Amino acid sequence: MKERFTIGKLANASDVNVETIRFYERKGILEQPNKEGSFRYYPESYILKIRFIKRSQELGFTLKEAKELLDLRIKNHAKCSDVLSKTEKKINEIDKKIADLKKMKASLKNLANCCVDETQPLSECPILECFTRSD
Amino acid sequence: MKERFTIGKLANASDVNVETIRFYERKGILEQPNKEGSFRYYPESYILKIRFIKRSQELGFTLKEAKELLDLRIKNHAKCSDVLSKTEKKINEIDKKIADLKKMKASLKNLANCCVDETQPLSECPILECFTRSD
DNA sequence: GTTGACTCCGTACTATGGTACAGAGAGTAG
DNA sequence: CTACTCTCTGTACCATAGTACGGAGTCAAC
Repeated sequence: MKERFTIGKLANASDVNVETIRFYERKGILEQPNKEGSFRYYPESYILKIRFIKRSQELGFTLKEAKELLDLRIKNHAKCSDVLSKTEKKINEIDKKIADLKKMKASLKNLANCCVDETQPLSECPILECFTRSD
Repeated sequence: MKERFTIGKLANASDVNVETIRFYERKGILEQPNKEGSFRYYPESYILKIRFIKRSQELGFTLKEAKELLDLRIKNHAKCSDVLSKTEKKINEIDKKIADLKKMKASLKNLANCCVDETQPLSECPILECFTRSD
């Protein structure tokens, strides 16, 4: 038991605040660690869990979805097919997000070129067409 | 003036509801169109605008950011350097999102393999390591 | 063994992104 | 010209994702 974090240390190391961690526990997003006396003590792995959750949110997943992604890791073989179908579903969502982000990026580059090449009218830059071809 | 939408038609065509459109106008995300009498009449282009906003949100941008992306299109040459720096900033954000989504995808595939190859213990699947190498 | 920092729980408040009325006015089809 | 549908403004309400805070208990260090 080398690395043991109180909630404050964990919050600090994960770059969230204490209330956020308690909030995640209340909502069942993070499981409460064993308590010694009345205090929570966390293993180091919680830092990764919390950072995973935060980044998942930035990528457009909700807390609930972040938890689902996180949960995929701890299931046992009894639920293999379940894990497989969930991972496939998430992979498809991710592929779609990547594809759309790439389109958005291409549009932005095009837009930047409009500025560089002043012969093109900026008003015709195609950002609105960004998602219109595969939705 | 061939295609002219009332708010209800627009909502229907854009697959959001009427209140959402009014909400966007109140918040300045969408500009109010010219009114004739007391009714709003929208050009067809608003359908694309709204779908752009919705998809941007799904990709992890806020309404405010969606508006910024949308606004990049309508600036004139007087603000070229501004447009360029904003597009570059957004492109960087997008690149980061894409990179992280790819990592997440790789982790999910790895996870799926753990299930296929039953000799590997599922508990060691690497989803937590998803974002840990470049953040 | 007291002081100060940290933790506990519970409740209230905030921001964002909407949704849902209510009551009145406008448009349109028969 | 009536009836029905849609729209108007404004206000209230909702879910998600936190944040803030009060009052009490705990730990650890001097």
